[in-house]
Amino acid sequence: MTLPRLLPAAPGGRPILVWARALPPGAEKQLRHLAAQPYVVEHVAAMPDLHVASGIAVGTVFATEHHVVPGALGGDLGCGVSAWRFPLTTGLPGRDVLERVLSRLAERIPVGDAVHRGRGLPLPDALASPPLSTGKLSHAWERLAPRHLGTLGGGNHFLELDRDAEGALWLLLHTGSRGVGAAIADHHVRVARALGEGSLPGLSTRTPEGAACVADTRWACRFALANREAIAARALDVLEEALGVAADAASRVDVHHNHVAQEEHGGRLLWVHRKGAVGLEAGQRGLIPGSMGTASYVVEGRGEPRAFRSCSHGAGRVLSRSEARARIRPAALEHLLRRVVYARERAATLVEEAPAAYRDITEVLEDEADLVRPLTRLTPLAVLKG
DNA sequence: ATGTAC
Repeated sequence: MTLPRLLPAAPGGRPILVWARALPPGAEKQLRHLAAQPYVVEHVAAMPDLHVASGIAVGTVFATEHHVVPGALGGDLGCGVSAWRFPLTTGLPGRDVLERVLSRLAERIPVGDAVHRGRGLPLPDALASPPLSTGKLSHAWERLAPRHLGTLGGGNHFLELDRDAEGALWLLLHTGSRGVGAAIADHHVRVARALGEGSLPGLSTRTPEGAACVADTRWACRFALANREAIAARALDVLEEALGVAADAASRVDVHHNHVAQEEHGGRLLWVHRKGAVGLEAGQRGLIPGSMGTASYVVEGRGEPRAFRSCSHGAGRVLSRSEARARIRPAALEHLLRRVVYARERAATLVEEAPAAYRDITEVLEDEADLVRPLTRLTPLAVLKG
């Protein structure tokens, strides 16, 4: 099959380009719904990890001329993935070292529901009191940000140690803007519902409400990046102590996959919305993590204009969490992860994140061969899940 | 994914 697949425009709507061999019927319906919204320009682009989510599908990219659609960004604003590579030295750590390192990481980095106790940590000056648009959001920030900065969170968030084909060790981590980002997303979805029209309401960026949504969303993305940096700082400390060598600072890659950004496309300045999708300029490095226990990839963007210079954010779910719990046996997951260090006693709940619940990452990369070029394949050695 | 409202 040649990709992208074209779904022609419905009357009054925009066409849809799909870089996915499998188009789940529910996700197709969500794409068509979005493509019929009056603020959508050019076309809607669907990435190969497309799957149904609340409102619009994960893996959807679209652009507007002067609208922001808070419901089209995902709840975890600025959520993304970071990676660091360690220099090739005396070889990879063995299982005993990995186990020690993983338990040290779990001690130093709050994971899942855990946050910093009491008032939390002092925030860096740049994040101390951003000019958010309402008193309620500022209050949420002051209360939550110090307790959440440097915490991993739950769901599909993870911290992982990987190796590449040359035998170099990598740190890979996936997390977002935690409570503050959720509060910001929630607020602007409500504002859009109250002021906007239709079932996927957008706010004009030329109104105070639209401008506030854009500005607050930027702060959520800044917090998410700072969160990844804070977690990485602690993790790199632990790793340096265990390995006797520091990560290569120039090797860092960081991408976020729930955001809106003003970018130039086809000579026009557009607001590009990405929900579970990554924007990469041609030649820019990005990360596409597979599911737990499977490979992840460092990639390079190819700048495909028809995809608004975007790619997938991961492998993409094929089973919902409840379907995965019903269908995947913990023993099957334990077998697949037999060479990976992780919390085996949690296998019964970790089936929600099992490879069988996700698309095969190699197929995802084949589907987006004209969007990204794979540079480095990473295979997991140890995983800390939220 | 998330805190909070239900």
